[in-house]
Amino acid sequence: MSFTYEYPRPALTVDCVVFGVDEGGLKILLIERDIEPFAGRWALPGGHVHIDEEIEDAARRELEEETGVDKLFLEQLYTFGAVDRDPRGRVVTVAYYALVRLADHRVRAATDARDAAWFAADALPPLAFDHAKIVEVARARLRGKVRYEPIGFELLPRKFTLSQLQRLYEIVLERPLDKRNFRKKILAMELLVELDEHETGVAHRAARLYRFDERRYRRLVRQGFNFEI
Amino acid sequence: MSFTYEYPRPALTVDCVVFGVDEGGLKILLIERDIEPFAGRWALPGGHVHIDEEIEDAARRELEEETGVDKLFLEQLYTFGAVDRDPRGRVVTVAYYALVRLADHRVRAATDARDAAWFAADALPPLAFDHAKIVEVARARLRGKVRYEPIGFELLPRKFTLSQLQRLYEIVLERPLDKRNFRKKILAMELLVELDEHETGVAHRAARLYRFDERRYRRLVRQGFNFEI
DNA sequence: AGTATTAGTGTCGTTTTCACACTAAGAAGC
DNA sequence: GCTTCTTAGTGTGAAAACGACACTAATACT
Repeated sequence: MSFTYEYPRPALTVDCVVFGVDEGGLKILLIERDIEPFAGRWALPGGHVHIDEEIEDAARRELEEETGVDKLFLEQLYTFGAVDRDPRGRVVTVAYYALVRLADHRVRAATDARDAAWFAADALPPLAFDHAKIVEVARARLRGKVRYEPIGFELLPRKFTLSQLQRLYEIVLERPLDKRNFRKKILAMELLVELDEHETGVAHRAARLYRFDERRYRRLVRQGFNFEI
Repeated sequence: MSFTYEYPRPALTVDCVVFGVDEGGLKILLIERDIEPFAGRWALPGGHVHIDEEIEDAARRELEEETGVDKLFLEQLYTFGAVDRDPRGRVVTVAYYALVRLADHRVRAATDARDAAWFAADALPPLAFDHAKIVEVARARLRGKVRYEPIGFELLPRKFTLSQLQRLYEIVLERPLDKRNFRKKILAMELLVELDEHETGVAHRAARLYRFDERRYRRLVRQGFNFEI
């Protein structure tokens, strides 16, 4: 079957920059390409948008297919369409970025035999196409966004300690934060619920666990509250 | 001539939300459609991306063709691709927003007989396709952006008074600002050059003119300076 | 019992923000 | 040329936010 148009049309794809955080810092999920061009290179998960499919749905589908990652924070990043970005012809890609709880998605082999792996964000291998550029834009967006919106929680386990949260912010913002000031500020926002639980299995005083209260967050958003860190 | 592909492809277009400001407030440039669908309705200027053309170049070309507006601040906004957004079939549009000095682009008839006109941003006529949605996203982005980056100058004449600048911010941010605090803050950024000129033709004390110093701005950007209003 | 490691907590000086009201200058009308 | 009208232009003080800073508490391990 084939499809014919009066004027030439670019192919439309999606690509996803999937962020995770662990003790080692910020991680990005990549898959190894098994076909030309760039066979054997690492690339962002992504693929073609079906003709009857919402663009964001295509991004979720590709993530699910290639990496088993589902139900995550996903937001449109930017559309990249440089004429020469794909040697096969004009391909325009709508890039998304996603945040996942790394613990829930540890090492996942891809379903279709392609290798998927997490890489440290500042030690990525050479990437296919213009994906290095896309990653740069995504990192800048994450930095900017985390500063003003509490999206960092998407990267942590559902129950977390304040120290984990602070480390997360330090990793994303790439600067150290003062412990006391950080705790004061984050607790003052009243977005966290103090749980009656503490972490376990640590060789030191166990820290209290908190969870993010999404309902309270949404209420505060409606009131125009400011979540700047 | 025709073009054939193995899989169906969406058409790719650009649409532009062009902002201007005058005494009456925030304005948006619209064109009247002369063909179906939505013939006779107002719509955002835009059109198809040529196969060998950068997406942003397409946006500039369409603006130039349809409205005679050129050399302006133009930034990608978001990509809209809802399956049913165009009754003719799948059309994905990369939306841009632009800022122009209204005085330089007063009432321009379009070159191809389509009517172009400025409308008050909060009294727009019914728009074609999902353009009302695109406008909403663009207004939110403008509000957010102007808060943290000095892009407002793109909307003013090259020489302007502090009162004009303040009115601009009040219009975009949709809230009143204190005169003294505003002046203190904006002058402290050292982005403005005080000129040895004053406005003329006003029935009251003439205000001093200023201009935006773009070189100084770029230098401060490199130093990570914060331009929050 | 001692050691090692991270959790958890308060104060104070500095800076930033915000509210607020009068005089200065020029044009227009008389 | 005096008055009136209108907008330009300017400083202070109180309150809030920010940022630097150091010790005790709890637990696991030896």
